[in-house]
Amino acid sequence: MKEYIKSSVGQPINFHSGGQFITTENWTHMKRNIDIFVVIINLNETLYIEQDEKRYTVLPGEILFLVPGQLHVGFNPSPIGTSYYWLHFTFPNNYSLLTRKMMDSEVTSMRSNLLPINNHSCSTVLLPIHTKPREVERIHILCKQLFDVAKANYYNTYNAHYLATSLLIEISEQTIYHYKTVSLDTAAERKVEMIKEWIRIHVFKKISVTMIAEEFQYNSDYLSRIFKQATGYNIQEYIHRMKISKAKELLMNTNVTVKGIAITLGLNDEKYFMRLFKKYEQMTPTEFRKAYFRMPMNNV
DNA sequence: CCGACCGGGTCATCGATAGC
DNA sequence: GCTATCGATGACCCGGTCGG
Repeated sequence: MKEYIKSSVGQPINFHSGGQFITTENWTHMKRNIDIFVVIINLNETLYIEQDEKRYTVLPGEILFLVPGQLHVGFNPSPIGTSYYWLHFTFPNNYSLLTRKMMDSEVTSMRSNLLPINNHSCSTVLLPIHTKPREVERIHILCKQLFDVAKANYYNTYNAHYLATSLLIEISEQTIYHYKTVSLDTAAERKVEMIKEWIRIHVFKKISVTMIAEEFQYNSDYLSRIFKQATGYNIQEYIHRMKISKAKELLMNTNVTVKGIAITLGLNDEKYFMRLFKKYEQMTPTEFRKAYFRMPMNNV
């Protein structure tokens, strides 16, 4: 049984159409076999859709992907007031369907990347065919933005393609995060994953271990220990590496001054930032910028 | 504006230890 | 096994100063 879709979004997906569907009478999904992907983000009432001989009961707040080339049919009527967001799209590259077991190994290989490796880039999205996202509000906001832009008649039509791509990435990230969290063995490991996520989100703020300990209701000393035990890295070092990794991105892609970057990263002393950068990169921020700035452009 | 060096207060980490 | 605390120690952090 295939439960996940895997593809690359190194290029944006092709957004065809989308909107909000609201029923005005009892409604059953039509029987059809179409050649593009459909995402259904359910808002109200329950949907009953069969795909590839599997019956999905989609509750409010849940998402269902319909895969091209498969027969879809409603197997039960939904009442008046049923409503959902829908999107039609195709991937620019090949996609594959994964079983749960294949998904396990995908996520495991991602987990082996404990640290934010320099310029590490991943363009893969992993999308569950049927899921209940953790933060459905974020997905709703992206949908609204997308539909707003789609009907705005921009000259540049890629805005909608990129926003739709962004939506898939959001769903993918929530999936991976959830997957990692539930598949971990001990409560401590789960906690550490949450802490790493927290650090990732707050990388542009001033972060201290004490702060994280308060956030997660732990003794700061104890927190350091479980983090070290789970990842092999000091939590402080992890925070620093996260920040340095962001700093390198900014040095390469922007003209923001070293001081400006330090402030952006929540380090209000650029001298300290410089020292930290040198410790991890064996060169000063300016040297790094001179060495790498414009390199991507010259390759075009 | 950038980078190097210094001084000292603060904080994170480690080993040992203890209660649950 | 999980969590917290204590004391020691070294790393971190921040301000100042100076030279290019």
